Amino acid sequence: MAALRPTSPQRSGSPQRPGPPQRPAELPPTAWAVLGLLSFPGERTGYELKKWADASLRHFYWSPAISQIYAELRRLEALGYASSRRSGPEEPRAKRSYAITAEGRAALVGWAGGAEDAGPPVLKHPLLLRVWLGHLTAPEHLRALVSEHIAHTRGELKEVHDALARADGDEAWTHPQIALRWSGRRLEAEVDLAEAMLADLTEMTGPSASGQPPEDSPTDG
Amino acid sequence: MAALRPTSPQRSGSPQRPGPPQRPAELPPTAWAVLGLLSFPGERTGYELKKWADASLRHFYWSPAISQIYAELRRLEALGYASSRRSGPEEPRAKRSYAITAEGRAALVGWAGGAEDAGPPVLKHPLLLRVWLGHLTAPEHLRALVSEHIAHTRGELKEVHDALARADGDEAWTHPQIALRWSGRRLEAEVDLAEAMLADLTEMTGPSASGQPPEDSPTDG
DNA sequence: GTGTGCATGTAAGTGGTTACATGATTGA
DNA sequence: TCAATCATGTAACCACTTACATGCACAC
Repeated sequence: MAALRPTSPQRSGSPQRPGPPQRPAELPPTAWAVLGLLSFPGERTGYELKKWADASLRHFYWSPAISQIYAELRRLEALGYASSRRSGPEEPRAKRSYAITAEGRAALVGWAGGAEDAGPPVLKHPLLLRVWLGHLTAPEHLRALVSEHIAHTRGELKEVHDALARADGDEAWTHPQIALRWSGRRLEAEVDLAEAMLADLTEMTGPSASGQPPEDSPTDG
Repeated sequence: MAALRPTSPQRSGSPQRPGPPQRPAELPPTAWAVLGLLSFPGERTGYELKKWADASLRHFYWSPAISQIYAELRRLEALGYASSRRSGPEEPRAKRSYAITAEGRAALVGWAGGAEDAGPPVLKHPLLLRVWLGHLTAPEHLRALVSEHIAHTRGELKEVHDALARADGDEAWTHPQIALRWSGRRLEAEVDLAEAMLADLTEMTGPSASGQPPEDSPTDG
């Protein structure tokens, strides 16, 4: 439910040795995202990173497996892009906290400022696949699925609105806030889109069956 | 550029033996999507399937590698969900055409009518990740990336509009048409969303740098 | 004859998942 | 005392990709 900020303590990073000089490595997007999470001030554990990602990046980018986060953190540290610190005995719980290094920040800035646009958005919408294959489904069932989707999306929208209200006016976290606004508007659009599709469905396929593809003999396969 | 219909010949499927009785297998979504492609009348090759998917499913679901398509077709045939036919010598080019079987159709209908909603939509939007990480980028560069995205999306939108215009009034392919309409509206919303974000970016981060996260000492990592 | 499109595949790699295993701390 | 949360990882698996290899048909 936390939205913009991580809930971790605002400790300052550990001092670190420069690390071996490497040109900005080719990394999968997930690694950059994890490094991006670390680029905000403070150090944090893999577990915290996961929660934070689920509350923010999930709405427009990804929701990684926790095991994946740990794997990326290890890789980032091996590259010298992050440094880690074991909690001392003064802390109640044993854990490992990560912070970005100067090298990591430089590499990340290089990636973020890169000319290539990091690829087009990818959308995988199972509901639309079902609609596309609507001739296989009872029309009422299809409409019920769309309605469920609308209800679910409204729920997500409420979460984002709440997060936005909580974060309003926090000038320090401008960019996450802009991304969250986009997510809110996007979810509103998703609702509108589904409602328009529902209207199309009612209008074009009628209350009962219709819209079957032509000459699809039932014995043909 | 073909949109609703495949361009393949409308041949009727080959006769086939019932195949071993198996309960509807657990299949990855890609397999169902390929089987769904085959659920429209006519038989077609893997190559044709790939082109068709790129022209339709790509807008809301997926754009698979051609090698993946061939692999799924083999799996589907092994399951008895599809049957294939080698082209005879009368045809100019050697190829293998696939058709859905009765068993495959039954399994697909079971999947499509299933209670589970096949999972929530997944969105992976690299541009938003960049915006979220906007404190690492020069504001003008960020805005340029968003503008590029708008231009690119308008291009996609034109494709969909054209396809829609070509397909208008074709009552036989109602559901693919509804999905395509959704895609068109979605792309329009994507443009609106990006324009709103551009306004936010201009308003909240100013023409030059600002919106840095707090106390992020450059030596801290 | 040369390039483009049609057509089919194999091999290797990887990004990412689920399931599993472990244990400490916190709060009801 | 019992469940939930915090916290970290390993092992196995798999969906999917890229690169590669092959060859025919057709238009220029």
